[in-house]
Amino acid sequence: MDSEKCRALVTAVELGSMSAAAQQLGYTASGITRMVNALEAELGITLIARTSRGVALTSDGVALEPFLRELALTAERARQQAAAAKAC
Amino acid sequence: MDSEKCRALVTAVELGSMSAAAQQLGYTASGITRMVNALEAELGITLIARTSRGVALTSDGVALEPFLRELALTAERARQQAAAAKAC
DNA sequence: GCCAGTTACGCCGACCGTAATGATA
DNA sequence: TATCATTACGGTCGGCGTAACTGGC
Repeated sequence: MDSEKCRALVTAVELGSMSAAAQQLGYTASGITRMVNALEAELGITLIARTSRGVALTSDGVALEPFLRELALTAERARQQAAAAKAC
Repeated sequence: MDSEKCRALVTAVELGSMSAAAQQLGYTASGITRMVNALEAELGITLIARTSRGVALTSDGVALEPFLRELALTAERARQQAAAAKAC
């Protein structure tokens, strides 16, 4: 499971939009769509409901969102720790 | 950051050997080596010291190991949560 | 028509096993 | 020489942007 995909999903949910998440994370909307699709395929469940006005979590997505957010945060903390270690 | 790479590193450290981790995780030693290399490259620091008798954490590795372990565990928990959601 | 998401296409890079190589005891 | 790690090689798969497409307002 890739932390970047988790970050993509969390950001899309927070902003309510794939496009907005793409802009914020430096991807295209196409890329974000595929990241979320890949995450859903890996887990075997649908995480977000797509509408023409944006995206929202499904009930399954609500249950998993804390784990995915935690995973993205842990990756970020690991990177910061690595940067600190490198500075020493 | 890929949770599978974190699991590879944690397992290699626990078993003290890339080959043993490979056998346990269903990879070849070559694959484990590259996973660990990729993780180190992504973080920009060396995580484990290689000897001909096996592997051991560097001091940087000791500092980061909890994060990588937590990341792998969180991914595992997410998968279990997804499986539970699918069963409902 | 506009805006959001999706998909086809093509390129490039990542991944992994096999097999050969290096290093150490 | 036996064992562990690494690397070159080849095939395959995945990721990403661009551009074309679909659906709802």
